[in-house]
Amino acid sequence: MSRQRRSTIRDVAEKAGVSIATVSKYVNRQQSFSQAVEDKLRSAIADLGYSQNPMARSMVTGRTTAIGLAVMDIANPHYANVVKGANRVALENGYNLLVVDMEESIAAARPLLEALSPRTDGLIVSARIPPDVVKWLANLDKPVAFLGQPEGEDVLTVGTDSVQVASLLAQYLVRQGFRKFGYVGYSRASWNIERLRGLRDVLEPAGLALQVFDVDEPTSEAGERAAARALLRPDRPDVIIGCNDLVAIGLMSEARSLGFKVPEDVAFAGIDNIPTSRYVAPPLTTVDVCSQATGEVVMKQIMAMIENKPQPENLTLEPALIIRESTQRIPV
Amino acid sequence: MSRQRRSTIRDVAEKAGVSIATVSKYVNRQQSFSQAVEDKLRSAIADLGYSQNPMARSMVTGRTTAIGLAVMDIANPHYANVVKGANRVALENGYNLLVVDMEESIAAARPLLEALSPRTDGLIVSARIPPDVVKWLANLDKPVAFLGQPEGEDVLTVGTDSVQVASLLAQYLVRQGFRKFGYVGYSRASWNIERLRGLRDVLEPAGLALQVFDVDEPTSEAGERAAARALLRPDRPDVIIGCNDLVAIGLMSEARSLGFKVPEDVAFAGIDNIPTSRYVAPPLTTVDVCSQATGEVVMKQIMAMIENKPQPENLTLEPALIIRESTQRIPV
DNA sequence: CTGAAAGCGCTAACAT
DNA sequence: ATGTTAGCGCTTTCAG
Repeated sequence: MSRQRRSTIRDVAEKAGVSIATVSKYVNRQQSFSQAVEDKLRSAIADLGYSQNPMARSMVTGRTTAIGLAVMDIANPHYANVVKGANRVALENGYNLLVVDMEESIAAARPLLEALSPRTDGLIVSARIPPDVVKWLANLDKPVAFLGQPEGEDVLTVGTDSVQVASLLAQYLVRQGFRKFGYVGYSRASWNIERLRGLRDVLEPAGLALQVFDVDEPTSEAGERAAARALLRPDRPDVIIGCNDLVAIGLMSEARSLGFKVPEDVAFAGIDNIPTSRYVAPPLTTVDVCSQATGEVVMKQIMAMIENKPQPENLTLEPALIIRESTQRIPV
Repeated sequence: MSRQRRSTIRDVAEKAGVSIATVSKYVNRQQSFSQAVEDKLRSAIADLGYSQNPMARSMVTGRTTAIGLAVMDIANPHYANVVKGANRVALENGYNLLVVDMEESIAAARPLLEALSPRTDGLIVSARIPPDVVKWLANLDKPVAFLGQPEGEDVLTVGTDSVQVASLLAQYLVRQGFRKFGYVGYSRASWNIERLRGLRDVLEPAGLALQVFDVDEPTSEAGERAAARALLRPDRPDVIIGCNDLVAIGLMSEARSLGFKVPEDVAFAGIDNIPTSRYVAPPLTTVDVCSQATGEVVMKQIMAMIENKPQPENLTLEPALIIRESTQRIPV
């Protein structure tokens, strides 16, 4: 492996016999050139394999043409799809999307974002970070948007309304004839209270019971671990809602291992509509939270802010109920 | 939102009444200071909310303390887990991992990597990129490692041996008594021929048939679309291997929709051992390719190269057969 | 222990 | 159309 020094604008200028300013203008297509200069430049650049150093460029322009996206857990397909959406839009518009994974550790958020921020023109950040970091972000010298609503801060937010998402699901389940509800939440997430409220808004007026459980991480493994707690009890729920599909899938799987028939003995539903929710057994009823569209919309919003263009209106996306077999019980 | 200018080392120096060199040394903990200076510096930095601009720093040091990871498709849980592994190790060692998604588009690889490369001290790249880009990467002035073996280039590679992975699976399936094999490959991936060869190495000596099909993208949706082609034919295979779990899951799902009993009528197996392979119906037999460990190992390797430290030895990971119900047929 | 000054690779006035 | 020059924010000799 040849560890040759990367060639600079000065190398090109020298080889082509012009000034570095000319090279800069050529590389940035800022004007036209005499045929002679253009030819020399083209071949010098090709010979040297020169390409701009975006960092040096950024130092003077103050722009990076990169946008940062910090997610809680890239292994969660919901976030992976947000990334997909944001990435596509970014690339189409000449931006690079730089993704960092916060590993569900809110403690690590601050240093990660401090490192990411100066490398970007704008930031997209998962909502579940500490208030002081949110405040720091809000005072940053660049546009910031959040995926979900951070606690008690009035900041730019893109996504579905968590209350609405939960209500939508609860309404359907009530219609299906379920009477004893369980919710396995993730209390550390900012959206958890909202989802709970969405459920209660529907269940309390109807006089229906809601038992609440909690997992320590929003994963299928945690869902599996929580299943026994929710199921092996006299007042066992007849439907259990996972705070997201991952958790619901784990719950459902363990329920079957425990000998329960799904949905006959106990039904399950999730939230997110991750791709695999279709393929589990039985296919999981869930609410589509428009993961990819969220990424697209938040990216457009950030770009508009960077470029001082008129900004998109609708930052709240409409969730959609996805009915599958995991809740298809013949009503009693 | 206050769009105040980010404060610089000069602001801190002025406020603390010292030179910028002193601030720099303080921030980088390069020596000790008089109590007076230390106090002034601490409070000035706190007041101003100063933090270093890593780009400016990189300009002079030539180091970024960031490592780039370019994956084909972040929505593929295999890659998501590689990211997890790499990210954890990076963070533990004071590096930042910058992830970019190439969206399964090899055409976009070059510009993406050109933008990413100068922002990093080293690069980790999915193998499936064009030879000229591989060559360009190999001549870069920084360490590069590949996830898998790029076509015909002798470069640093981390991961499992695709031939071995496929052979391992085939051997087990032969032992299980399967006789007519199907493989649904993804011919655009560099590992496809190797996986095919691994299968043939086992099947041909045993005189067993292998029908080969192809998908145009390595996803569950593509697997679903391919299912009919592989199943609705007189010489239908009794076991079908998907080139990865995603494809296998799609195949299996569609097979069941088509009325086949799995594994009684036709069995399925995948490759990767993505988390959801456990939760589909029936649970999918697969080969663990150590996704997370791959990320960890490749990260350690890159760091060692950057820091000129002795490098890890084993860059080839040992795959493990994961036997689940999708192939558990009572042998004929 | 502290500071002055050079310069990383590049762009953006401002000349010519 | 092309060149000169002053920095962007920072680190790093080198002096003091």
